[in-house]
Amino acid sequence: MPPDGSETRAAIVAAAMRGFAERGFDATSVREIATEAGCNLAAVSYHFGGKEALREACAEWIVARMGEVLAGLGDAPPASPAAATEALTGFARAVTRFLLLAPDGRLVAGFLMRELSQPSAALDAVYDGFLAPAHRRLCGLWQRATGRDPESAEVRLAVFAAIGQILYFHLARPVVERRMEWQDIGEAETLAVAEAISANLRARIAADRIPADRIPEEPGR
Amino acid sequence: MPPDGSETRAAIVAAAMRGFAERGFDATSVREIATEAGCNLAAVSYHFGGKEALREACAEWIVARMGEVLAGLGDAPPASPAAATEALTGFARAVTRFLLLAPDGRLVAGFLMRELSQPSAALDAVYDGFLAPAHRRLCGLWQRATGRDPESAEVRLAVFAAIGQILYFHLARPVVERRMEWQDIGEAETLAVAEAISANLRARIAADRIPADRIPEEPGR
DNA sequence: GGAGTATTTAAACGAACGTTTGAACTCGGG
DNA sequence: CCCGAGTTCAAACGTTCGTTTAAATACTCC
Repeated sequence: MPPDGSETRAAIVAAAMRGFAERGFDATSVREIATEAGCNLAAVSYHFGGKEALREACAEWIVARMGEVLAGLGDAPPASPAAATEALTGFARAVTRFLLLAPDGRLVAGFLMRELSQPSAALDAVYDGFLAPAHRRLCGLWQRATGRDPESAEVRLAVFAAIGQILYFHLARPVVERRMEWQDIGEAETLAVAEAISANLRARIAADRIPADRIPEEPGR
Repeated sequence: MPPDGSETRAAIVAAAMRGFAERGFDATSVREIATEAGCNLAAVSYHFGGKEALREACAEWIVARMGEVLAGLGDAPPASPAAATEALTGFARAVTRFLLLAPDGRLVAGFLMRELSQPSAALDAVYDGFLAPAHRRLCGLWQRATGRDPESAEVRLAVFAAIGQILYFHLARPVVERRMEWQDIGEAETLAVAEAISANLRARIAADRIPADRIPEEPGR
């Protein structure tokens, strides 16, 4: 095999993820990425073709990484509405912990937030490869928990609102820390945030639930 | 009077707000701002001292503008828990409409989101001048509605979660539009979002309410 | 072991950035 | 009427950016 550039590629993507997520696409120079990755400046253009293409490579890394994470959460359909509610709140807790605490998760959240406010082709890849499937899956759980049509506007918006709470706590970290008088959002603080979010979720699901004997027949049964 | 530079100053701040909010601080050049404001490039350095100082001037504009908005919402303490709940959901609707629909509101939301992910001295000004007071006020309403201690960690986090939902719908606009199959977030769509958020709020408050005869005595009565 | 391809490297390019400079211009007050 | 402070302006400065170039290096395969 010729000298394998895949290590260099991976190092560049990792360095770019750190830069893009923590300081933003514009504020992270290619020179900085190359130094962090321990390679030459020209290696970025050589392996990816340019800074913009590197952004898309980061998006693909996120899709792959989040695929692993989602797979680790299992996908067995809950047997009862109560189990679905439990699955949803457990999901919210797991995602909150991942995005606020896990190093990879913080990178994903940071990259995603910045990408949302500066949409590019990279956002399309993340949307199709991760955001949309995950959102649809949550809508399915919501149906199990409440009996509502999973693709109704109300359910889709409720799921967005739930996700939004989690991502907002990542984004507004400096403000939350100040107002909560927290020095850092660590293990204990993340637990408190996850509890607040799952409390919201539980209350909303309970209010949204259709009594079992009133659930409309699914068409085509 | 000598030629009044205040008009130029205002035009520069307005142009900077548009640029910073819609494309970000780094992505908006001083040349661009000057052109949009209809003045010379050097006017920015002359009036503000530099690009960074212009960012802080934008923060001050936001504090002033949001002061007006908050004043317009009234501050009469609600007479009953039900009235407080109504005040909170009404507040959420008004803020949602303002941040998603009103031109000034969209600028504020955009500037704020980007500032959060790239904290600077400007964020301090907005936090002290607007975010913290507004948050405290909402915590007070939460107390009226539920009987909970307004400065407890749970209440503060619940208020953050509520605000987060609103701001997230601004931030994730492109993703929401795609998933909801909306061409734009206009009047009708904003109404649907506001309804989703206030439904969350209502459910959470109801679940959090302490029965009237169990509300602990306030100390010092 | 040498040919050939893949990778890494140092150096330079043009463009765009924020800022500074010094002259032109616009006024009200003496 | 013109002095002078406040403002606007065109031009240039030095820096940093993303990208390109061409030579040097590392490795496989014949």
